[in-house]
Amino acid sequence: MRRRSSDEEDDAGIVRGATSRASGELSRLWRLETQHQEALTGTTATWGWEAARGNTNPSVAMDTSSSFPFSGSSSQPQQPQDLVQQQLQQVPGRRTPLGAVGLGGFYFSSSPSCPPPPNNGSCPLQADENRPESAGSHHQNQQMGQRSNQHQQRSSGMGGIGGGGGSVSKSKSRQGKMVRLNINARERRRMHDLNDALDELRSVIPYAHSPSVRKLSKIATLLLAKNFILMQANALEELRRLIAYLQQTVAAAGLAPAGGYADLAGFPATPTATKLQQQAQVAATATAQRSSNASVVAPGTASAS
DNA sequence: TAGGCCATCTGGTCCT
DNA sequence: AGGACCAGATGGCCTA
Repeated sequence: MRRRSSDEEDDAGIVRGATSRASGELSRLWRLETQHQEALTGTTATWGWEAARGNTNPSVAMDTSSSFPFSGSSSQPQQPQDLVQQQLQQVPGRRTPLGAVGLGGFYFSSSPSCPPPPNNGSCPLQADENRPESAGSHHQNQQMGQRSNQHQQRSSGMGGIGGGGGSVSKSKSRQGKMVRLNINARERRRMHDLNDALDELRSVIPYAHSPSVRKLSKIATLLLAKNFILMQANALEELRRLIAYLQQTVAAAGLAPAGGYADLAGFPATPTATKLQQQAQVAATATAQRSSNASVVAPGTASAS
């Protein structure tokens, strides 16, 4: 697992600065995208962000309520977020474990030979990160020196750690302090992993990956990713609908290939697409029946409508 | 200077 | 008991 160095922290600050400079550009890009969608669909887009939180910032969300040009059916696929919410509601307390979503080894994937804690004493990285007193994780300690000293001083002032007078209580408090530092290190590593995952998410979100463009904030990344997924789902549904429509049209025209569309057999079907495909088959059968009847009654007069 | 975003610390809760 | 997760608090950095 990659760790941020203090230099990277500085870079992050630079990026933050650059991103703010380009925030207007990003907003403009998304506004243009929305206008494009509205022009195509003739509908007024609503921002997912606005709908959910009442936020008026258009730069963080893509419109997923608007549909693609080919949207003849009013039937909407079940929204993925509904499924996610259902799943979350089914799991009380702790969030879904990473293993349940195929990320079981996420936290301990830095070295395949390193078993997960508490048996990872032989792994330098893990051991060092869980030992704040260790000099192994240099940049992290440097970071601790820069930022966390203030917090530690503050926390000791708040009475979170420390206190006591005798030698026993002194060693006890020292032990408690070490425990606290270990917890802090773990939490820090957890947040770094979370940020790494967010960076990876940013890298696959279609926004301008340019040094002059503002780095997406965490909330913007999540909202954009969610809307991007919804948009992809809508696009897929439209594509399936279009394929079904084309099949129906071609079949009705009697232009279907002899073997049918075998190459599309493996195409994953949604209920809507399946229904349309069935309709297309029925229509093709009816057309073929009509054609045969017509050929009996008046050969050469049957025309595909 | 206010506001946004972030990193970190911290205590609590839940799970294994 | 230990670890993961979470939310609140706090302060730093940056921009408008």
